Amino acid sequence: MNENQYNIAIADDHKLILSGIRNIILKHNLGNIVGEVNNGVQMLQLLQNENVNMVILDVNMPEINGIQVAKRISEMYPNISILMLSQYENIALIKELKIIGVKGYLSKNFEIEQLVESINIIKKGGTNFPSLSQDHLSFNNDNINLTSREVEVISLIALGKTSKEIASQLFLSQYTVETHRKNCMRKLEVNSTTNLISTAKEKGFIF
Amino acid sequence: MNENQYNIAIADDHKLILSGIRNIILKHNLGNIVGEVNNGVQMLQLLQNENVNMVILDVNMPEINGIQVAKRISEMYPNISILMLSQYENIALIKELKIIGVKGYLSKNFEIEQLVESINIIKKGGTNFPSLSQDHLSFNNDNINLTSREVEVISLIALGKTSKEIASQLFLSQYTVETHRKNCMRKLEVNSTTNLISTAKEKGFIF
DNA sequence: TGCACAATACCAACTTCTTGGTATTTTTTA
DNA sequence: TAAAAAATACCAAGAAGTTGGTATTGTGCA
Repeated sequence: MNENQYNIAIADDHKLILSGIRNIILKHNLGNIVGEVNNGVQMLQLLQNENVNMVILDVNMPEINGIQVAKRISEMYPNISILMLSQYENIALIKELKIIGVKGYLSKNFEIEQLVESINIIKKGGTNFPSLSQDHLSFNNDNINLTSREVEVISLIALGKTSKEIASQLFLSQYTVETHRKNCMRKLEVNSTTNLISTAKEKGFIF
Repeated sequence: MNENQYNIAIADDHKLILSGIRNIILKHNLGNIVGEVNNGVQMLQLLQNENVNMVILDVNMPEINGIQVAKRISEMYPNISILMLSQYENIALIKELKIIGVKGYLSKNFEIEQLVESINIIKKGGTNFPSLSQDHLSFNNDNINLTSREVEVISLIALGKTSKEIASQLFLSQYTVETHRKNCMRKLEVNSTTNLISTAKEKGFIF
């Protein structure tokens, strides 16, 4: 495939970031910009009309969030490579993106060179998740392991639901939910709902 | 003052935005870039050594938040013009920034031309708060107004502190803290601490 | 100088969370 | 298959949050 025929579309709600990415792509001759949109819905519309090889997506966009958009794109256009950008370093998020089939993930305060490198690697058919390889030691080095049920419960707590509501939603006893909550708090070494949520987010267990 | 002697320093935790702003300033010949830093602390350090006419600051930075930095800069270097950038449109925030003496405020998905215009207006000694005039109807049109004490209390709640602890820290009665908390919850139309925090963050009252 | 708003403080009933237990069943894995 | 881990469930006491009140003092603005 010719370098000049590699078509890239970008979605980000910040115009400054859009233009920044555009400049980098053009300056380094990484491909053609066939579209710049401000949200995921616009990206899905754009893909109906344009022939696109790579989509660069911001995770934190209004309306539909970037994950949902990535999922839809991956299902509808399996040949399109997806590179995600995010405000945060988040292990749970990266895991989910990998399952969806996303090809790369960069935390938003990446170096310019890292974006260039990621695009090049993905163009060659590879994947690039630089934050995982170097940061997993400094980041989540404590050996904390939450079970999937526990993560499910915390996620609902973070939405403001009470134990009773969660129990009802998951068809569990309220006691069970409280046990999960208690175990999470012990594992994360916190003693309030507020700190449970903030720490779980910090450590990347929930979004 | 000569155009080429107007010195600008930029603080933003996203390198892409830093380079975007730099490109715009250079392309439109708006001034010299005398510093690019990633957070407020670095900006305060930079100002000790550099002669700066304008500071462009992101409100949402780690460590110290942008407002505190703006306050410090305004107090220590009253001749430096401050232009704030923010992720959100927030009337309460803009009010506070105006009191501090900030010269301009742009929501982060501004048009490139708007940044150029803002910088030019501020260079001429004016102020520029474009989001107030046009957007106050479409965006945060709920007329929510939290007092500074209320914001102070919510911020401590968000750190996981209990009402009792907050009362002790602020030398207040626990009852007073609970009144503030209650009033905040009424204003933001929520009914749990969790939702109080998430909504307050969403609306830009706390970070 | 008023008036509105902010800040302070108190009470009481009720709900939810927190903590420290125990215990059984199901699922995973060595 | 046996052991370990996960998921489920229950009890009770105490702490904290929630809700709906009332009321006084301070403060900035017209």
